[in-house]
Amino acid sequence: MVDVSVAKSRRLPVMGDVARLAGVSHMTVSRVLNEPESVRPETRERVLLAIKQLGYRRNSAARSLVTRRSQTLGVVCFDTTLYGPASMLNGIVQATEEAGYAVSVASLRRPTAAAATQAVQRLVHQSVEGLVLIAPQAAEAMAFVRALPTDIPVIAVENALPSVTSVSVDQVLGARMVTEYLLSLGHETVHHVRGPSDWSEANGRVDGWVAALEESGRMVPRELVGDWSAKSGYLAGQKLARDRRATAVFAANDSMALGVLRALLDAGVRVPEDVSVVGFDDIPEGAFVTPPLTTVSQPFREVGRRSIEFLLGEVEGGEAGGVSSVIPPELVIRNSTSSRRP
Amino acid sequence: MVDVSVAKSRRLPVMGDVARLAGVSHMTVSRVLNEPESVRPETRERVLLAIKQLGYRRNSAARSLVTRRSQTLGVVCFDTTLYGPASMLNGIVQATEEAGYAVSVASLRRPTAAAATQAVQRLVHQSVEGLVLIAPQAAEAMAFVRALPTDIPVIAVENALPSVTSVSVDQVLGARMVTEYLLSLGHETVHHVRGPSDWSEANGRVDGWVAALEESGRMVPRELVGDWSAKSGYLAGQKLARDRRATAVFAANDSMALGVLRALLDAGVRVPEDVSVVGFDDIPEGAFVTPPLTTVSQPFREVGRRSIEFLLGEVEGGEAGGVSSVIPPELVIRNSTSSRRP
DNA sequence: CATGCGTCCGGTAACGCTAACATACGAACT
DNA sequence: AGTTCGTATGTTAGCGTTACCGGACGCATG
Repeated sequence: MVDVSVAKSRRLPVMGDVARLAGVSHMTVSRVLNEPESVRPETRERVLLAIKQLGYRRNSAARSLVTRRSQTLGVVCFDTTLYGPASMLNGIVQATEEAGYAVSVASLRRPTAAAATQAVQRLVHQSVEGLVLIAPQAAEAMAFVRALPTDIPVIAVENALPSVTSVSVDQVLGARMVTEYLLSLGHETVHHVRGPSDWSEANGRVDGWVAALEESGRMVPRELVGDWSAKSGYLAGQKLARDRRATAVFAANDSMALGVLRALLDAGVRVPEDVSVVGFDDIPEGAFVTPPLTTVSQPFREVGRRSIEFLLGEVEGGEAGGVSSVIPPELVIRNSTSSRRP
Repeated sequence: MVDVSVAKSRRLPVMGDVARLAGVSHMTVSRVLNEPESVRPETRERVLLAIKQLGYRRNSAARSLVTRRSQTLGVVCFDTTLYGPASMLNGIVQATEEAGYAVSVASLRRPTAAAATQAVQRLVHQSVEGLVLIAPQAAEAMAFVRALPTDIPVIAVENALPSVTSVSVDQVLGARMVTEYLLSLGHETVHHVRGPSDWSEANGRVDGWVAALEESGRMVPRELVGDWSAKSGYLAGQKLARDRRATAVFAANDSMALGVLRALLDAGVRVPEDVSVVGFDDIPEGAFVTPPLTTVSQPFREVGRRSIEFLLGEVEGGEAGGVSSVIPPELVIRNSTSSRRP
């Protein structure tokens, strides 16, 4: 007689146990799991029932050992408490799950080459099938490229690396839209508080701002440099408050814009009556500060979706990448901006 | 003669290849990797050299198949664009990496029982060795408990589940500190804009607030309900602005506090001169809004560190959990609060 | 009635690694 | 000198799954 008892043994059930209970071979169990249509409905039901009875679950290690696939993607990210990166990570994770892959995350404590290399190595060791880099710093980008394994597909988000497929929001366009909008309100020129020069997003926003000003033949003021933090924005705002000719300020992200706002208000400058201020990112709080912040909204979810689509294309199709995809952002006009009064 | 050539074959090198090149058996290679001190230094060097030459990497699937360990922890989280959860996730990921484990993330799109169950299943399928639940909603908590596999250790962050080890910030204490501080400034009582009732953090903050008021024998005003968003804070703020007796407001997070702030200012109420406002979380922007926000700072990194410590204790030691650890937060006083003027 | 073919299922051999036991060898003991 | 022991390495047998091939059976065809 076949032993059908749900053994008290601590051992987890394996395919063989299911097979015995269902009165088939373990191969049939495997087939039920992998290509159900290839087994007779009646048999299939018996197997499915046995699986349920035993609480059987396929051993993923054994499976990936023989298939040579881990069904896992790796994500490398830096500071995920910033709104932008957090949203991006979220978008990536959700898109990956939808595609039926697991996602393994490696977080960099500090943006150094050593940390980046180590993170990539760690993920490769976990035999991820593809790598997503949420790496906005150009310096890091270089480090990544050096550490990159040539044999697994990589996609860069928000940072175009040489010869790496990338998906990003059009920072240049976003900055143009802001600048052109401010000019259209009658401002002579637009001042800019930029992000750190090793972040490609910061550079893209500078480029768009400069381009828009030059195309309109405006003076390009000296840019102020921040580090994305509200504090650095505050410092920049203090300088701007002293400059009577600064009537429009474009800060490279919302946090800095809030800092600028506060510095101006502290200095007795009214926003938007005296000076218009625009941010970038569209953080949720932006609509509820005083005054509500005009900003640029980025389609993070779409970026995540498209990244994973491309990456899995390479993983599954084997086609080499190199394509870059750029998604347009959207200008969100609120009350921190107004027409220049003569 | 032994074949030592770095074969052109697409096949990745395996232990046997390294062994052949180093002139040892594959077991010696395994030992060099797992217990280096047990092999003679001279032999070890030869093996290490061969590994480097071939670019060999151990196959993690094969390894975990035989060791029955995946060296992976699973994290279930909900909305990681909120500052609190994002910080928590970050703390968890970093602590996990430091412990030499990989971290697999499952994100819930919506906080439903079905989504929660599915996420846990997915992670269990990936054979994670332990589970971290960043699940602040009580409703979800219940769903989790039902879906929980009994055979792998689980730790809950920021939410005490029955019979599950948990680590959290002392929300009750934080709320007490805020309330007592406001009372000490001379306010008759403190109004509260609470978070959603299915979030345990929201309830903890309500409890602390009520306790502090009752101990001082103060009237407990009817609480207003928000959903963590600045918008809901704004709505609450509009109501509070109409209530002349409301001189101190404690919002359950910073985003709502910003909303309250803005509603009050829009209604011509001065902060902090007429009304004091306090938030919770200490978002980075809090120091740079107008006026800078008094709030409560939570030690997210410490929570992450301690969670992983506990979880790995269970994973590796096999000891059952059930212990709960509570970490005190810190009151950060800025300028959105001032003494009640008679 | 033999043959061919399609459908369904089983047997066996990997996949790359580690656990457990086996062996060789020199040093240290009686 | 023979025995014992410890150290360094090798041999073998799985871990649980899927790939691959082959066999049994039913049905249609010559």
